[in-house]
Order: sequence, then C-alpha cells, then structure tokens
Amino acid sequence: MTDFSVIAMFKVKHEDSSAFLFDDENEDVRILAWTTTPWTLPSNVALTVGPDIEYVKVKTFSPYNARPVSVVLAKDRLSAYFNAEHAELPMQPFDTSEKKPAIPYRVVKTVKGKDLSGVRYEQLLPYVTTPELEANAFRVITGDFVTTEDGTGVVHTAPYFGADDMRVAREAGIPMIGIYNDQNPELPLPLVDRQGKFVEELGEEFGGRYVKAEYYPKEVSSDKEFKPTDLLIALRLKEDNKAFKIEKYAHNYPHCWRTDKPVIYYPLDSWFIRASASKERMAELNKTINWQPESTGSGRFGQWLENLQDWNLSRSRYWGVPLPIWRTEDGEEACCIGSVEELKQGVQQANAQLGLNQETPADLHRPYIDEVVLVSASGKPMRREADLIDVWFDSGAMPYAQWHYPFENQEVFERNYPADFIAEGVDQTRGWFYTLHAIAVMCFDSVAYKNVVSNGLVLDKEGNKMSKSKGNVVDPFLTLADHGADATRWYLISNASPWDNLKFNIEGITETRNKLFGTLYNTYNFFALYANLDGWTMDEKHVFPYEKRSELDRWIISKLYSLVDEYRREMDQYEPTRAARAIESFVDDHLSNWYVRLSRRRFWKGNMNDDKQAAYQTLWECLLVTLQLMSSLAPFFTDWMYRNLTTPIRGKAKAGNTPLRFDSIHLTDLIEPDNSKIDADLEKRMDYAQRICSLALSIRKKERLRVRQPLQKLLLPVLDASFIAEVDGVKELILSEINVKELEYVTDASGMLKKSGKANFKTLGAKCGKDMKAVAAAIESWNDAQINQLERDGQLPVTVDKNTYAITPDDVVLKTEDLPGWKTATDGSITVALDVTLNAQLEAEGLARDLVNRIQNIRKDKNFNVTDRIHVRLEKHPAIADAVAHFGEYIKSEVLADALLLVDSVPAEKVELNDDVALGIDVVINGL
RNA sequence: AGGGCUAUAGCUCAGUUGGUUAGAGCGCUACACUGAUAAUGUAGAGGUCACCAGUUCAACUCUGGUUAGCCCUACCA
Repeated sequence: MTDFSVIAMFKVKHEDSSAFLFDDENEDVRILAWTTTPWTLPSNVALTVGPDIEYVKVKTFSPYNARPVSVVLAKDRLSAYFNAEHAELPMQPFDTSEKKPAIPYRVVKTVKGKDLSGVRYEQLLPYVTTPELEANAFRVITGDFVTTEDGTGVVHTAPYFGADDMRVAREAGIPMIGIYNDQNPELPLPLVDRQGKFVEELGEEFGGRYVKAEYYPKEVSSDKEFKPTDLLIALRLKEDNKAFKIEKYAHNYPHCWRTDKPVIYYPLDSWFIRASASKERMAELNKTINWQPESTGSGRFGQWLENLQDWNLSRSRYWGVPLPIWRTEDGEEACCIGSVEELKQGVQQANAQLGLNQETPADLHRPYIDEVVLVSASGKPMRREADLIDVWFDSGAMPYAQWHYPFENQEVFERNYPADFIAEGVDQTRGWFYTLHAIAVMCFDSVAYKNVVSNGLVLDKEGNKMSKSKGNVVDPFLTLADHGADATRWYLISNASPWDNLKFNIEGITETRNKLFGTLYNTYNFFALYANLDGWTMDEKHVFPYEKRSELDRWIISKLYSLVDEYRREMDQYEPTRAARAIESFVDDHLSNWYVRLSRRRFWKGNMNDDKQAAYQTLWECLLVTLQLMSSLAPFFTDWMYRNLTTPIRGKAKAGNTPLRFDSIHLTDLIEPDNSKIDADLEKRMDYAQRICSLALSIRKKERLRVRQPLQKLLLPVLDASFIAEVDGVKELILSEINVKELEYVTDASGMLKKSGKANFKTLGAKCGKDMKAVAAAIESWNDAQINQLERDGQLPVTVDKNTYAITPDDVVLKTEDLPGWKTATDGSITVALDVTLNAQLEAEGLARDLVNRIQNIRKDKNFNVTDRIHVRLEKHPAIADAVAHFGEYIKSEVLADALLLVDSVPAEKVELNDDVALGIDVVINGL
C-alpha cells in the first residue's frame, strides 16, 4: 500500500551531554528519523541508532522554509537526501519558491551511534507527557536491529506499536507514554483506542480521528476534501518546522485477512505460558522424536525451540475456550479453575460467602461463563479474565482432550500415549507440531508423538502454489471420480517423498494406472484365465514344497520375500515412497516381465501335473502377497482382487481357520518376513540370466535375426570358475528364452580369450594416492601375459617414479575383449558372443516356428477357443517342405492340431511367412 | 532479515561411505515378439548433474559462496 511517509526533525536539547553536537548555543540541531506511520509520532519516546553505525552532522537549510538547520543522520544515507553537487554551494538560504531548489550543505562532524546515546531532544508532538517522561524519555538509545538500508539510520521509537520498539525502550528504561486513569494505575492506555482512533487528549486537531484512512466509512474517505490522518500529521510537522521531507511511499503492510484493512499493532494485556522456562527440556525430548525428514526436526523445529519465546495464550475473541482464570478487581488475587468439579465448588463457595444465588452453567462457553463470580481467599469477588485461549492450544491438547483425560479413560489414554505417528503439513511446524510438543513436555515431561512426517505442499504441475485466483487448482473430487482413489493415492505417494513438494500432474496418475495397476491386472488376468480353465484353486493345507519347485519359481518367491523385507524396512523408517517404488519394480520388472513371460507355457501346456501345480501356487502367492503389501496405499483395488483370488476357498479357510479366512484383505495379518525363502545366490544367478538374455537379444536385433529362428551356440567368456557354476543353474532358461541350442564357456584354456584390466579406483585410491592416474594407465596397458601373471602370483608390482605398488587381483577389474570373428555384446563384466551361422536344420526349425505362429494367429482371428482341436491344411511350397517333414509333430502339438496336411491349394487367403514366402493356410475346428 | 527444503534427460524422479560409461519410467523414433494382445520386449536419440570457487589422485556426491523456486518466522522504523 502507499502511505505518507515523513522524515521528522527532532530538536536536540543543548546540554552537557549533547554539547559536542553544537558549535554554539543557538545552533538548531535536529536528528532526522523516518517513518511510514506518522500516526505513531505523538507516541514517540525515543530515537534508536545503531551503536556502530556512523552518523554525520550536516549544516544546511530546512527544505520547506530555508531556515538554517543542522541535521544528524547516518553517513550511508547522506546521498539519499543531499545532492553531492550542492556540497560546494555558498552557504546561504535558497529561494523557497523554486520547484527544485539547490540546497547547500556541509558535512561538519562524524560520530558513532553509541556516542549519540543519551542525547536528549524536545518531544516532537507534545500532546501527552508526564514528569517521568520528561526525565527519562525523549532521548537517543541504541538497538542492534537498526540498518541503513532505508530511512535515515535513526529509528523513531514508539513502544506501543512495535515489538522491537517495546524491547529496546524497556531495556533502556524509557517510561511508557499514554493516558493514566483509575483502571490503569501502572500501565497507561495508548494514544490510539481500540477502534483505531486517537484519544481525546490529542486535542481538537487529532482527537477522535481514525489513524488509518481505511477505518473511515467509504463515504467519508472518498470525499475529495478528505485528508488521511498521516497526511494531517505530516502537514502539522511541516508547518511547525519539524518536517524534513514528506513523500508517498509504497510498502508492504500487514492487512486483516477478513476485512482486508490495514492492521495496527496494539498493546494488550495477555496471559502467557512461560514456555521459555522449559525450552531446554523441549529441545532434549525433541531429539528422541523421529522426524521425517530429519532436517525439519533438527533445523526448522529444533532451532525454533532453541529461541523459544513465551506462549501468548490470550485471544480477544468470542468463540473458543474461555481462559479459566478469575481475578479480583485489584488483580491481587487470582485462581485458575482446573475442572468442572472445581468450578462447582467455587460457585457454591461464592454463593455462600457473597450471598449470591448462581448456578454452574451447563455450557462453559461465553457468555454464560462470564457471569460466574468466584470468591477469593480474602473474601473478595473474582471475575473471569475476558480473553479466550489460543485455538492452537486446543489442537495441542488433543491427545488428552479426546479421551477427557485425566478425568476418564486413564487406561486407554496411557495405552495410546504418546502417539506412534502423526503427519501434517510442514507449515504446521510452529503450529500443531509445536503445541502438541509444548503441552506434552510441560505437563507430562514426555513427547506427544514418537514419529512425525511433515509433508510438503501439493503444487500445480508447473511448481506454482495452487490458488483459486490463479485458476490452477485441481479439484480433488473430480480427480478421484475420473481416475479413482487407488491410482491417485499411489501416484501421490510414489512420485515424490511426502515431505517434498509435489508437482501434481494428472498425467502422472494415468501413468501409474497403466504401469502398475495395468500390469498387475494383466498378470492377474493371465492367471485367472488358466486357473479357471483348469478349475484350479489354492489349497492352503497342501502347499507344494518350495524345494521341489523349479529354479524360476524359487527365484520369484525369493524376490517376493526380499520385497517383503524391503517393504517392511522402508515402512518402518517412514519411507513410503521407497516402499511403493520397490513394489512397482517387483511387479513390473520381475513378476510380469520375467516370471510370467517365461512361465506362460507352463500354464497352458498339458494337464495338471506337479510343475503346473507349482506354477499356479507360485504365481498365486506372488499376487496375494503383493496385494497385501499394496493394500494400505491402494485399498480398493487390492481388496477387489483379494476377494477374486480367495472367495472360492473362503469357506474352507474359515472351517480350517487358515490365514485366508478373512473376507477382506484389510483384516488379514501382514505377511511375516521369511528368510528361509530368500536365496541370494539364486537371485544373483537369475540376474546373470537376465543380463545374458538381454545381451543375446541385442545381438539378434543388430543382426536382424528374429527370435523364432533358432541359433546353434552362445559363447560365454568366463573370468572365474564360480561364474560357470552360477550360469549353469539357469542355463536352460537362457537357452529357451533366446532360442539357442547350446551354451559354451570360453576359458583361458581355449586360447580365444583376450583379457584387459582396468583399475579398481576404490581400492587403489587409498593405496596409491597421487600416483593413481599413472597406476591406472599402467594397468590398462597390461597384456595377457601380465594379467595371467597377476592371477597366478596374486600380485604384480607397478612402479611410478620411485614408488612401487603391489597390485593385487582385487585392485583390478578384469574384462574380456571382443572375440574376433564373433558377434558380441557387453554389459559390465559380462560378455556374450553369438554364433549367427545358419544351416538347413536350423532354418527348417525356424520356419516351423513361423508356421506355428501364423496358425496361432489364424486361430485367434477366428476366435477359436484356446482348447479347440483343429485340422490344418497347408498349401504346398518348397520352402516349407523340410519344416513340415522334420517338425510336423512339433507343429501339431503346438497348435493343438489333429491333422496337418500339405495340399495343392487351399480355400484361404495367402499368409506371408517371410519376405520371400507366402502360402495359403486353412484352419478349421476338428469335427466341424 | 533469519531458518528450512529443492535444483540431475522434453516431463516425473533414482543416484549407497567421493572411484572413472550418471540411471529408470513416461514421451518420441525404429524394430521385434505374441496362447498376457487396448499387453510385452529390444534398441536409438536425448545431460555443461543450476552457477562460481575450494578440498582431493579423483566431486553429481564434501565445504564455502551465488542464483532461482517454495515454505516458516520476523520485520518493513
């Protein structure tokens, strides 16, 4: 807002203590002080200077009337008010009729702020004064908050209207200015009343005027002749030769959030809780609370506790909890009521002693409670203090109030206190988090909560705060209606840690839905399709033994229980985002993309047998446990799927009292960790398998060799014997996944292996220090012979300058170089080479698989049932002759064909088999 | 003004006690696979790790400073 600001000239009194500022007794010396609130000037009692700031005395002429004057202001502010070009002008009065007069000046003295301390001046607007003020106020004091960023470096100090002012004035022993009356023998009333009007003592000119223009009714303040009080004061000062400069000044000023009018700071009597007395204990106990993020607890909250001020409880309002404090009129005696029972006794006592006929009000709020009169120890009536208690006290008292503790429910309270966990916005650090803590520490010497998450804000997708005026608010109800609660919840938690601000993007919810929920749904759908066909249900009493399950089954079970571990660990540490991401990775990368993809055949091939049983049980367990882990974040989706998976066996489970007896997933017990199901070696083996497959597929891609085309051999250069044993465990899996016939290890013995070394910077760094770079270069230049020597001897010396280092195998990362003449690919320490040569046998098999694929596509196009048996007729073509001859039975079993015939022509459209071959394929259901 | 958080690919985010090819998903492009098919895989393009200085053999990582965004508290004489 824009206000009239004024630089007032405070006339220094000529005394012994100020003599250094005067050249002679008649010199007019003024101290300049700036204010944007001229209405506080009648309340001025002191001028505050920075003790170490330099001030200058400047001889010049008063800008409004050209009278000689000497002004004091901060040296740094000189250039703001004096044009350096005018420092040389002859010292004579300027012409006041000029619009922009050149005002001559001379800097004649420089002093430190602390030297000015104690200098007395004449009261600027002497409407109200007392002998005490005359003796002790109206002088210069020092304060550390003074700056020279704006104004004059001298702060006009009116203790009633500013906390800093109040503090420095008190420290300096400046008395209060104001109106004394019978009700206020100690503390005078301020010169502005609670309506925002100057008191009558300010005379006809100002008495009764609102100090802010906004407080006037619109019809008054909009009048052309209307002048705001700030301006009237400025003009009064100008007329009296007390103003140095008057101008409009735009600044931030606090406004009431309801009326949008400027507020004024106003001194009020208040009741405080002496929180500062227990700040050490609060800080101490705070250290036992697990803050998430930690920095809010130690930083924002911890530092706030260290500088803790007393807690002002009083609020001048009507609705709320009344302060339970009664005082005698003279304030000598007081009591604080602690319960309804005490109040009743107090009322009875007062009735008896004061001859009253009061009843204890059933409603303890205003206005009823205000009517209650109690009696003091000496027999005087006591009335309630009119104020209410800060509503934040209510929030902090919540743990006790909710149980009406200590009057009732002691047991349930003690069982549940302190709280295990609370969460609120980080903006509540000084609100709820504090009030809970303060009350707990002061009343119970305890924390109120053991764990706390202070969550960040939800911003719009650009990172701006959502606000109605900007129109960037996302409607939560629409979002939930459109995208569902589960995907929304999951997105909120998985996208960013709760304590980070979240850039909310609706597309992120779609991504979550497709990626996690879509994949899980697909996996479930796949499972349900075949489980229904086979009429399979889980039998909790006959779990297929884990040790008899396949490598792949045991692997995904191991992954699952590793996930259980990780989930519990992260959740225990209040890291829900990490827990959610671990689940996402399991579902997408491991369960769907590896386990199901590689296991599909087991579900649809053949009749029920041990392997199929194991596959069903494994996938079923993975789904169920995953759902359970997800259930707190995605309550609806998981419950729906849980019931789909378990409803058929509910009766049996209830009868047998097994874990699945519960109708809802939210009633089940969270799965316990089970280390016996975790096999780290197996997980490592499978990791090798995944990487090896990925490498082989990338070679196929480069060489344009489709996966249906079988290849003869995969070569795997190996660096140590354990690698062979590990890969052997997953060999079959690799070969079938990449459609290769055999896997061959390439070792030193083959003579094909060419190795190179690279420095392991981590181990070598500590060993070699400055010579690191030279040593690393030496290692990279090693030839096979040197590397073999290292492996044989367990060490190899490298000399740099005069230092010799014994390099051990741990210091070197070995890798194999590409095998000349082979197609290779490398990922870290793993290299694979693929034999890409084809022969007639391999080509025929590849074509057979192409045929299977085409026939399957036709089955699908024709919407055949997956169990339908068929007859197939193929148009004769030389390209497929070998394939049909050698792989006819294979084709038939794959496509559930009872007959596969080669005929001259078929009544069907030609199907493209590859770039060169197209032929007619006729597929009909057997018996039709 | 003080305190706190954040800054990495077009977007959303990972990145362990500093260690040498900085990753993922989405999006884009190409290809493949397919009895999960409105699904899936592989590959490609895409980075001054906000900026500056310091410590170190080595800094996205540690220290100091700067800038920008946000939050809290105070003040705005």
